[in-house]
Amino acid sequence: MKLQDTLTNSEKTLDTSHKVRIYLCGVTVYDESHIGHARTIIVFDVLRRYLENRGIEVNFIQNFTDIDDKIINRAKLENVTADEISSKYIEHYFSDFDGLNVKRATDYPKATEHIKDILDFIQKLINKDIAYTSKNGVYFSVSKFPEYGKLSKKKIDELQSGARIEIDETKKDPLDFALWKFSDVEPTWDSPWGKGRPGWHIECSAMSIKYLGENFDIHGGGRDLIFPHHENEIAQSESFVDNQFAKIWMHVGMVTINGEKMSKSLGNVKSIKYVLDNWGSNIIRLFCLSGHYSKPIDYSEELLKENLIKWRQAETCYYELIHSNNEKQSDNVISIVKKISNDFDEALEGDFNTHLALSAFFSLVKEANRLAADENLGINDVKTIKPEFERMLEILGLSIPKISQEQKQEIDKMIESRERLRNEKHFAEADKIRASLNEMNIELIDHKEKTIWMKKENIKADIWT
RNA sequence: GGUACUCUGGCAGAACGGUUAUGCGUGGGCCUGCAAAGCCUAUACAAGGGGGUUCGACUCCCUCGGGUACCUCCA
Repeated sequence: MKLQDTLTNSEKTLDTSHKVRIYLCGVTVYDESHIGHARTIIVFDVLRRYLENRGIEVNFIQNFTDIDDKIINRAKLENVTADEISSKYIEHYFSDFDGLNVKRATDYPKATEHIKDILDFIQKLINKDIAYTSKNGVYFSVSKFPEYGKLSKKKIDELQSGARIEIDETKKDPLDFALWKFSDVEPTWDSPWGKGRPGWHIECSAMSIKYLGENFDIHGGGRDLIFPHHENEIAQSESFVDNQFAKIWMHVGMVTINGEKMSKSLGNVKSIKYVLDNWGSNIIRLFCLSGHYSKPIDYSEELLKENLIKWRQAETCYYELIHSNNEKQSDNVISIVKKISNDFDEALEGDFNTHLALSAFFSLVKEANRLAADENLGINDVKTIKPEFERMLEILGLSIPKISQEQKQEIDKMIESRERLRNEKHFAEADKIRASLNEMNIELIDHKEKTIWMKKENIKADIWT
């Protein structure tokens, strides 16, 4: 598989001959997660699902940054402890992302549970004379890492002249960043240099190397993390291990809202809770995968609506597949499905082009629906199409809502009565039954020889769009 | 101001130095008791502006312009 690497600005081949090790920078847990977080995490979720589907083992680590100024400030504001804030938002994180059908990572290490590793990490940097202690904390000396700026393509002297850097006289160089911050404000931990807490970037370096070892396969996150977060991680980590930190740097583009930046000051932040509530996980996932991961995507109701229409087609396809009962068989279904399946895989192999993979998925949907429309979808074709359809659903993380056996029987009974009434030309009565099924979100599809039903996913936004 | 990314038809979005992308939308049709769903079919002077390289550029180069992100809060 080829992936765009931010560091070398070129496509790199992912080595899948062994277990693939991925580290994804997760969230700082001080507030609700939003659609931007969702996109990044869904992209990595699908990457992981795809690799696993190919039989490749994946060690997928995603951290929680649970100690940070923002958490402390929030705690102060709400008059609770930092731990209460982070625990609360970790809980919300899981409810949001379970709702989005994101598979749980192999592990979710937390900064506060790895203080020892962080301290060891810092000590080694001090020993190597790459970090130093000053009045306010322990700092990484950027001048000791000549390659600083290589990820973000920034020049050190240009950064130094940047007007927005606040001059801190206690640092040797304005670019030096904190590994450890001295503080008396709880929570704090003891360290050989003084009581305090870790700086922002150090936890990812310490935890990724601890869980994945040196030179792991993919390090990812949102584009906005390239600088300073990932730049600093590289500086720390490569000073620490004297080896390449990560093989491929994979960055996911931002989500804009109607062309504007999503920000609290603009009041246009779309929380996962909100989008999930209105659109459901399938539509959100389709939306998040509708563009190439490295490019920005724009959130708009119009685009979500487009994905809703597509999702309805996929639902129809599913119910056509499970209700097929005729013996007909079309000649070239096997070769068509094989080609579509290939297209799907090739799209993902080639820089993880989820948009192209989606078009392959929808051409499979179309193929099945076309056969069904012509009354030609036989059970032998279903044997070919359904496993592939389900494989794609699994990789994309899409799911058809389940329906109980009792409900199925009830529906079948209602359809039977309606059939009887239709045969007797009591259409008004028959239509009443159809209407009451519609109210249960059951859609009837009248084929020539039989009537089948589908359970439409209940999507709030469907009504107001 | 600097750096990176980006600019394709009403919208979304690919590939490719020379061939219809595709999807949504829109028009028409099929199916139906009527619908719905689905299917079929038609539909686009498309390439941000201007130069250049080339037999030929959406694709390569230059330039101008727009957008987004980052420049120690950020997925």
